[in-house]
Amino acid sequence: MVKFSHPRPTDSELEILCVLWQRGPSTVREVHDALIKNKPMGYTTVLKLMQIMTDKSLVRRDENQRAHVYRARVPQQETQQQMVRDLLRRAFDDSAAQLVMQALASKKTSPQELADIRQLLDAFERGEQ
Amino acid sequence: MVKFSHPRPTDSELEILCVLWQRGPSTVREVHDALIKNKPMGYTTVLKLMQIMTDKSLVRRDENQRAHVYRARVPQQETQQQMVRDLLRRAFDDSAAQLVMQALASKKTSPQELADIRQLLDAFERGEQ
DNA sequence: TAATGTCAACGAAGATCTTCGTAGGAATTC
DNA sequence: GAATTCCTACGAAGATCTTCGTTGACATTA
Repeated sequence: MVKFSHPRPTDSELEILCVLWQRGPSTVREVHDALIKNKPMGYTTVLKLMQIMTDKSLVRRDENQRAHVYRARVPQQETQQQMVRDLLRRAFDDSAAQLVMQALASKKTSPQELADIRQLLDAFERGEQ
Repeated sequence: MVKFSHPRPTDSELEILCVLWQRGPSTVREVHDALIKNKPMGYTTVLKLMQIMTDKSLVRRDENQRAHVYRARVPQQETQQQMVRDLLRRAFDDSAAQLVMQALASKKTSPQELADIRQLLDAFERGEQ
């Protein structure tokens, strides 16, 4: 079964997508190797998840090699945007300012990062939307 | 069973918390009335969820009245911060700047809101750094 | 070529989340 | 006071998510 709209990825799916975004097209083995650096999980667990993600069209599978090669089918930015939009709607009543405030408060934000954000605002106000 | 650390609230739990934050202490009936304005759901569904949330210590229940009165046990800001922190870690490699960028890009942000965010940055750089 | 290792497929179990029906008790209404 | 309404408690079903064992095919190695 194939879905055409993407609900937000689950925690596990997102972890796998992150690996694919970072590494580029990868086999299950490679994704598994990357994931177990953070937390232990079985090979077939990752395999099964990636098979499910194929059904959901979150990834695309190239079956030309014996070890199938998977690649993310949704760009990282698009997924990030979707997740932020979702969080804005569900928890912040769509107030970006509120979200930014909590983002700044939620962790030590470096001066460098603050400067980056300022630049973003500048660019955004100039109309680069 | 009572948990002492709060994993992020589920979608349904968050909807209920939002009502409690907005209305203050409320009965199941009141929460249900508020929720069905957005989507249809049975009364006992809300009741059950709020009972579970009591077990999880997400809400506190006052049983003095026949219709028990529930109140949020976690402040809104704290929950928002937790959710942002969670999103930062899971999807943004802890980069607040990246998150802000996607927040701005993910929806039409009003000039007013941009100004608000600027003020936040000012306050943040002056004060709590 | 026999043994070993690697792979995808599949099924199923367990966890969590969501939903609601039913039961039984208390309050209100007729 | 009988009928109705409103409440909580409880159980259970269905959906989704996570996890892993087993199987059989294919490849590599001894």
